[in-house]
This record gives sequence, structure tokens and C-alpha cells, in this order.
Amino acid sequence: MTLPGLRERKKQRTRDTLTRVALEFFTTQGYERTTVDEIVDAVEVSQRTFFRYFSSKEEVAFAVQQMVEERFLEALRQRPPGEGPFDAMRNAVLCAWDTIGDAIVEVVPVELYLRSLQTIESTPALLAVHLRRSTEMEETIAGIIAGREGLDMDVDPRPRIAVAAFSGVMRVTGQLWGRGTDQSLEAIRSLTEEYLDHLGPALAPSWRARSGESGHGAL
Amino acid sequence: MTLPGLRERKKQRTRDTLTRVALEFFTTQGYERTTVDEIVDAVEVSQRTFFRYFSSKEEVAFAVQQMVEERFLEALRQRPPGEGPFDAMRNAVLCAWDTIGDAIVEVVPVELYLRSLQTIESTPALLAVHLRRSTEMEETIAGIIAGREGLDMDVDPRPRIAVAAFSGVMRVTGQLWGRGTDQSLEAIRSLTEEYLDHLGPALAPSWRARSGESGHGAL
DNA sequence: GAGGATATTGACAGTCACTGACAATTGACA
DNA sequence: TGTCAATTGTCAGTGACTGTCAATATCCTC
Repeated sequence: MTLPGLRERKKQRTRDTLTRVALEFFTTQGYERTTVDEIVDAVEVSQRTFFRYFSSKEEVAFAVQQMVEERFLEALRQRPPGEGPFDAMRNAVLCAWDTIGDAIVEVVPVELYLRSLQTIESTPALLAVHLRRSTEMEETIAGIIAGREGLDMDVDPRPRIAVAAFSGVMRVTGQLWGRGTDQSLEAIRSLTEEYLDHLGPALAPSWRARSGESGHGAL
Repeated sequence: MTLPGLRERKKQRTRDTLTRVALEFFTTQGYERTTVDEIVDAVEVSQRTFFRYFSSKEEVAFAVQQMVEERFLEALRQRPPGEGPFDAMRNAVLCAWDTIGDAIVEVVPVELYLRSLQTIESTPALLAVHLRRSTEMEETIAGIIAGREGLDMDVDPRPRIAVAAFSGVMRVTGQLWGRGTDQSLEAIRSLTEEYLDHLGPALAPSWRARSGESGHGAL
């Protein structure tokens, strides 16, 4: 493996700096109250350059998140084929949370990344983009699950359904973590674990009965 | 009940016209390729007026959707308390689909509304807003569910979890409906019914075994 | 290590969504 | 009918984003 040339390294450095400075502005003074001009002035590049690296002001807010997601996908693909779909997803997130730290420190401090997650949750425009990105992830995940189970996604809806339910829980987790007081990496990990365990029981026909009969009420 | 004065009626008419014309442009030439100026020129109001009715270009795309959502919430609140949370949500959507037609024809043709749903699904910017709006709905729904079950949402995560899973399935339903060939109201209703019935089984530990044992694999 | 091919950047002008301020118009109501 | 208040239009301005083209910097070859 040859290390990349000066040109490539310079580009990477510009990109990383833009990301870090942007996240710093976003998390301290807020996303809306930060203009692209502020960012590029601080990094000393032209606005045009910013938009060559990021297609929008929103995109830079997800530069780190993107790396984390790729890590999760990798973990999911490595899961042993014996695991059921739900357990595979569950264990892959937990694995990912255990190892993200190493991956992102190259670009930004972990603490800045965690703060950026809260900015995303609390900024309507960013939250919207976050959710759309999540659904794109879901398609990818469903594809992996379908592959593991030897199913055709276009015929059998179960991969998409299971992933949708799983992701829904993950989203609620992120939401509640952002609102809570313990904003550490460990907190987000243990919340993930706890809430995923709630999913099965929450879908039982009745939360009152120990074991309810199935079947639905009449309209 | 006194009918509203001329001023109120005129406002409603302007609002409805803006909505209808906007949806017509969005669905025919696309959301991005439609400028606000085009809409206001066709309706013959100033751009400033448009932004007094709708806080953004995006918002007008969801004017009808909003009515549909209110109808669902109403249906959910009317569900008999005996029904479990999941069945109550399930039956409320199905009820809502059966009666939306009447509610929206006042503003736009049903067919235009259905086309607008597809535009939303296929336009990244609109999809993002759609998803954010959905999560706001989820909070409301979770509140209703918590009320029915006599639970405190801030203590017991189950209402949010169940609603998240439910909504995830609903989203996949809308997605697949948009991609499919039968773009009728009946199609969306029957897809909803079918996919909701898939949710329980999809979460079983294994999709291969008839009835799997619980418990999770090791990391 | 000079020089040309190529990639990257900066400067500038323009579009579009959106906002604040104030003046003009219009329905409401005495 | 005249006054009040709500609604609308005009205008000027900001900020995100794009196309274009010239300037600069890296790369690669001789």
C-alpha cells in the first residue's frame, strides 16, 4: 500500500478541517446561526471550495456519522450466519458502539461527535436529513439481511419490515439519549441494549396479560 | 354554528388554491423544478402572501397530508379501551383510510393527493420533511397509547417503542405502494393490512424455525 | 528539473428561498 | 359612511447554492 500523494493528503486535510470547524460552530452557536461564510472564513478557503467538498451545508454535519454507519454495516456483514436477523442487527450495533472511538478520532474528538449528535436531534432541518439518511441505511441493511436468509427482498417483505421495526427502536434510543443527562458513549450503548430487549414484549397483543392470545379486534 | 365571514372564506379559498396549484406543479414538473414564483403567478398573489400562508415551500406539499393525519388521530382516540395498543393503532389506520376521501375532496381531487404522496416519496427534500413530521406524529401517538394504558411515557419506554415499530412498518408500506403499479386507495389500504400482520412473525428469533426459543447470541 | 497535462481553487455573477419593514388595500362593524 | 383592524403588495436584503472561467498547484514525463 503506497501512501497517497501530496494532493490527496491536502484534500483530506481540507475536508477534515472543514468538518471539524463546522461541527464546532454548529454545536456551540447552533446550526441555523452558523453561515457557510463563517466556516470558510475560519478555514480560509473560498465558499465555492466548501460546496465542492460538501453538496450542502447539511451534508457536512453528517460527515462523521457516515463513517460510523459504514462501521456498523461492516460489523453486520461479519455476523455468523447462524444468528437470526434480529440478533445479528442487535449484536452488530453493540459491536459498532464498542469500536467507533478509534475510527473517528482521526477527524474530530469523540466528544465533539457526541455533541453533534445532539445538535442533529434538536435541529429540525438536520433531524429531517438524518431520518432520510436512516431510511437509505435501512434499504442497505435489509439487503444484507435478505442475503443472510437467502430471501428475495422484492418478493418477501420481511427483511424490510424487521429492519424498519429495528431502526425505529434505534431512533427512539438516540432521541432519549439526547434528552437524558448521561451523554457518554457508554450511556448510548447500554440504552441501545435495553430498548432492543423491549421490542419483542412491546408487540404482544396485550401489555397487561402475561401471554395474550393473538388475533385482532373487529373494526 | 354561524358560517364564517367573507374575510375568512377568502383566506380559505386563497390557501386551498395555493395548495392545489402547488401540488399540480409539483406532481407534473417536479418539486425542485417548481419555483415559488411560478405558483404565486398562477394564483395571482404576491410571493410574500405565499409565505404568510406557508412557512416554507416544503410546507405547502404537506397541507393535505396534515388533514389525513388529524383524521387518524381522531380515529385512534375513538378506539375502545379494551383493544391492545397494537390493535388499536392497526384498526385506526384502516378506519382512517376508509374515510379520508370525503375529507380532502373539498381541497384537492383524491387522485392529486395520491400523486402528491409519490412525489414526496421520490423527492429527497420532501421525503426528509415527511419523515420528520412522522416522528412528531409518533410522539403524539405514543401519548395517546400511554394514556389508554395508564402509563407514564417518561418512565415506561414501551409506548414509544411500540409506536416506533408500528410507524416503521407504515413507512415501508407507503414506500412500496409508491413503487408498485396499483396506485389506488384500495391498494394502499390492503398493503397496510398485510404488512402489519407480518410484523409479529418478523421479530421471531429465527424465521426458519416455527417457534424459536428466546435469548440472544453472544457478541 | 523544466514543462506540459491535469486537478484544484478562487473570483464573480446569478438564481432561488425566505424575511423584515412599511405602505396600500380591503372586509368588519359601529 | 367612516374608522379600525386584518390582509396584502412592494421593496430591499440575506443566505444557500450553481455555472463559468481564469489562476494556481500538483503530478508526470522527458
